[in-house]
Amino acid sequence: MPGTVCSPETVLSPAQNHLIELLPRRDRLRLISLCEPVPLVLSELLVEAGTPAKHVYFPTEGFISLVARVDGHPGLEVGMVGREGMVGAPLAVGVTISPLRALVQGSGSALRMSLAPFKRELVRSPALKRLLDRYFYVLMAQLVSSAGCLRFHLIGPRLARWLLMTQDRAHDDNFHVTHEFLAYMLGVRRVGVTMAASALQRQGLITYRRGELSVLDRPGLEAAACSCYAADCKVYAQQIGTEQTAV
Amino acid sequence: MPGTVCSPETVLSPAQNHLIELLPRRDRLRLISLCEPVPLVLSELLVEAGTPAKHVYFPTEGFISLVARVDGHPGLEVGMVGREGMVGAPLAVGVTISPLRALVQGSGSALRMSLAPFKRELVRSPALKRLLDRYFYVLMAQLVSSAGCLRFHLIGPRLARWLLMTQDRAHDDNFHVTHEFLAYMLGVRRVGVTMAASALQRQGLITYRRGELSVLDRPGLEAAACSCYAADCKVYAQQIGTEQTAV
DNA sequence: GGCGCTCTGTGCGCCACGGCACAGACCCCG
DNA sequence: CGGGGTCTGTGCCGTGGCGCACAGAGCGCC
Repeated sequence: MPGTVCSPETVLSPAQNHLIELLPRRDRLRLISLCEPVPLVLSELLVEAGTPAKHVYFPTEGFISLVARVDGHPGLEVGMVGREGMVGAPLAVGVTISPLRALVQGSGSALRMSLAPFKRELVRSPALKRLLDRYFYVLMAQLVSSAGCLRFHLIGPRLARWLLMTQDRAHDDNFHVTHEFLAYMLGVRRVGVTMAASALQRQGLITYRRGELSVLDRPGLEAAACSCYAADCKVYAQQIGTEQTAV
Repeated sequence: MPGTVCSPETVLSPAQNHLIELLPRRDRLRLISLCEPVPLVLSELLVEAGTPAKHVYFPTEGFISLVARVDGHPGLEVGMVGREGMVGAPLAVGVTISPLRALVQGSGSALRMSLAPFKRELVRSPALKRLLDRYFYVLMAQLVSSAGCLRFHLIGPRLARWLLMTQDRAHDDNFHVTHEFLAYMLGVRRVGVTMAASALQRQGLITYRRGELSVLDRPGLEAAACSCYAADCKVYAQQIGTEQTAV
């Protein structure tokens, strides 16, 4: 069941970050004490591609897109981060710049930490280091599957995958997205999204109206999504997931 | 000049690995003493996707493709490693499995190292750790640019890019590749490659005949290649390159 | 020399998607 | 209540690439 595997809300108390939750109590409390809570506001740019970052973020609500820039094209989403992950994963391996921009797509909140204490904590807490190394691997796997997805999969299944990933991270069946915006994320024409979305709507899987989209039939959406969704979930469960969620 | 930026032969003695060369003398000698030289034979599978690896490889001659598997599709190259890099980069951050298969495409030789001593050496030599962290970032950037390339770029420019990357790593203007094989790497039809290749040949940039391909006009090829080639070179130069090669 | 294999070139129909343009629907706001 | 902005649906044409099938061309091998 990809749905349960990927939905962190089943195992989390509200407003927590999954990675932090998995730390041993002592390490967890110390880490939290070094963080400051910050709001994530829509369209905020947390990290610009190619420039050094000054913070890492552990989202507790909302979600962030990792967007690649190619030539003249406006952008292309290749990864997504919610409370199941972190922004600034390259920092976990000592690289302070990222090839991707991190853009807030669903407003919420995060625990933010400065670079210096974060690096100290990485040394001090082997559990943290191990966890983030595994998360880094998850992100890399996501990049790889995105590459294949972009090459081979049709708009419809890709859209379904995007909706599922977003739902997992938004913890809500309803969210605000326009076709225009989805086209930007998927790297396709707006018209292509309109076609795919109306097909999903005709099948009764979703419904939308002027930017307000609702997921009606999650299992149906999972069936409509490309294999990348299940693949990503599996990798996450293998590397990070707890007993309840692991396959 | 992307050509000079990317061509390790300009700064290397023969049969050396660029990463190892960049280490301080003491660390370098110790590392080499822990390696064993092995041949890289064509089509050899160094790492299978999703399974734990037992070695890292520092190629000294030849090159390796990093190939993603998607659904039923036979494969899709998303990265390339020659003497400028290493196979097993995820190990440098403590993750023993890779989402990609590593496949020898140009026979040659490598320095191979077992996992345990490699991990010890990572701790012992901060210079090694810093270098490999940076290389890991380079690989990640290559994945990202591959994703965009797969989505937006036409076969012709992508083929030109592939030839340039291969030439950089093969240190030879001639190499053995069939259209069938190129189609596999680029994730397209064989016929698509035939079209693109014959166009490059008509322009006098390359020539080929029954699997033997020669680069005739490297600057011309660079002009024909998509922007990803120059972008990858730039990242490598920024992160790893020496004074001679840095931009 | 003749057979078979591999490699390359060509033709044809099809389709998903790109570019562009525009019409209708909805909503806020004055 | 009417106007302007936003969002969605539709139409049309062009095209890059796919699937398939087949024809030649080079090469090795018996």
